[in-house]
Amino acid sequence: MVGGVTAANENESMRLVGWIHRRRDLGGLVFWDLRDRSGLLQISLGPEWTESDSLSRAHRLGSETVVSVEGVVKLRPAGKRNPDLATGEVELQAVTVAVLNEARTPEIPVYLGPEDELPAEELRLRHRVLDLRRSELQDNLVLRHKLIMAARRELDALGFIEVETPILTKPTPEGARDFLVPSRVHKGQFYALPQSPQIYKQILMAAGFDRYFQIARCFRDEDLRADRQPEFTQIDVEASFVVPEDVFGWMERVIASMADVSDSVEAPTPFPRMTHAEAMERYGTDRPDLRCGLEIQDWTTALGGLEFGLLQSAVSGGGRIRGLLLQGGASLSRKQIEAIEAEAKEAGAPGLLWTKRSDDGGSGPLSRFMAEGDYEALGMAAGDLVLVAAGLDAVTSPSLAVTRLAAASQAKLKPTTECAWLWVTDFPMFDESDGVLTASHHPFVHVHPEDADLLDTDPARARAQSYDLVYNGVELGSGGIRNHDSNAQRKILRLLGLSDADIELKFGFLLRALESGAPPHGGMALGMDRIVMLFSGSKSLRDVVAFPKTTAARALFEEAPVHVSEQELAELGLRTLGAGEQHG
RNA sequence: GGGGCUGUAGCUCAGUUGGUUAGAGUGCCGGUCUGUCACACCGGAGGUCGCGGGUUCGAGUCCCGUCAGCCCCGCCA
Repeated sequence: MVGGVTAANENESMRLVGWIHRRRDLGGLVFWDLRDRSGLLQISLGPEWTESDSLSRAHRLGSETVVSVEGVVKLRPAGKRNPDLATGEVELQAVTVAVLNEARTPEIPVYLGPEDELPAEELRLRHRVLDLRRSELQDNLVLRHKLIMAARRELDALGFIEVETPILTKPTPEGARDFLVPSRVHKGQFYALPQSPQIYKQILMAAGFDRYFQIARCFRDEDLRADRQPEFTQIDVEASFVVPEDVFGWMERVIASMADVSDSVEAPTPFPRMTHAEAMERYGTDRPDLRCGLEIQDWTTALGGLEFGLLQSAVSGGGRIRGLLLQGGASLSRKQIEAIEAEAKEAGAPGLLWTKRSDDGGSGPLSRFMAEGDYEALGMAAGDLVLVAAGLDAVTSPSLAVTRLAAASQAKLKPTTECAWLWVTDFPMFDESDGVLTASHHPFVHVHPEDADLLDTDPARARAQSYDLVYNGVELGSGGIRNHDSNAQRKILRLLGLSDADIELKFGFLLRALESGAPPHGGMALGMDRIVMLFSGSKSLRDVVAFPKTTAARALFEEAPVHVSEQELAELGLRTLGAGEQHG
């Protein structure tokens, strides 16, 4: 490997293979930077030490050509060393050069100069083979490998065994749209690609594999984002006879072992725990970014008495007055506060009220309603800023969550830590919309032990025995304790509006597995791609996946999807609709 | 499904109020060059201004449509 050659190898003869990364042709002398996965090494070619055939060949070879170079490692002349290169003390003086594969001129550069911009992402994806040669993407995929290996080692050490589950599975009636695969043998019938191995891993629990894991590929046919691909990888984990704390302990060890192979991430265990209700109250979101210490406060009592119709009507309408106190925030300009308000509005707030306190009173929209004692009631000192939202929690929580991060960013608050891990527990079982319940996580989560009765009386208020892992405000995984009792499972599916016939048709195989004597079990799944993205500091999932799809779910390098012939369709018992027929 | 941004040489970009032959850097090709490391210097080739339509005496530039990429909303149990 070229990157490992050092002064210790002086005068050693060696044969090195790699790509011509960069050339410097001085006429008499030629210098190459030879590249392989390990790094770069300068090859020097000159008439005094290089055979003439090889030297003349060297003049015409272009970058990205694959060569084999035989020569002798030499210390570079004093003053000719390159401190920016790991191998910059030495060079390989080439004796002979053989061309292993001459490359056409690359469409996009592999080498980027210090002031060069990356090519357009479309071109990077179209010419992925070249883009993947760049050290940035190589490093990301190497890190991905190390993280997966660390997780595998740790789970293996904990007694988990890896089991593969089918890629051709049964369509799921709820959740994301399935990718469907037509059956040739059974015309008119379809498999689906798994959205996750959820049901299979529960069946494995019933089968007695009491600690299971899988680096599992999952597929969801939904529109994409920078942090969402149609196929993605989960570290899927499940175990029998567990309580949530067991899962937390194991997953903390997995995360800690991954942090060990990372240069940038730390994961001191145990991670803090917080209930969903507490997260919503203090941070307005179920995935709070705890790098920021700001917390939402309830000022319904403190400000509800002000002669301010907006506040009073919010409270009488069943809402609350909540907000954020920024110590020293009075130094923010009106423009900065407006920028914060713009983000709050984007998140659904009708507006944001604010007041600054100074030595000689206050300023801002709230100040003319406030007396000296009101500032005290908010805990404000001179120089502080308060941002307030009033209304129903369903509106103010998301906007205050955004306000909190926007304010921290505008005020340039120092993060309390660089790596903020958090368990959020006890999510609601259901989301309610117009009286219709949908599973807030998935329909297999067990109800919180304290809320079992609520399933009969007020299911919308029932909490689940579920949890998310949150890192710096990003959800990295979620899981829960499952229903191992088929009647409990049936009850939840009924609450979701499924008929008994539907339940049998769609989930009968799961229920029969539960009835066979399934142990209590639970687990979780970690989003592997997001973990690599955050651990590598990448801005897009596309930079941590070898062959990603575009936002239109297209593969530009190999060009998929494609039309197929009528013959192939006929063999599957399919025909395509003509233009205009699609929605008929 | 909706909103926004972008699309000019292989690549990265500039292109004035709509005006005559569309430029730069880099890469590529040719030449000079024995210590370069973004080598330097000289010369050259290279353009369906994403595509289609419209307005205009005249469109890279204005208008409409469309395609592609990216970001966001919806969606993602």
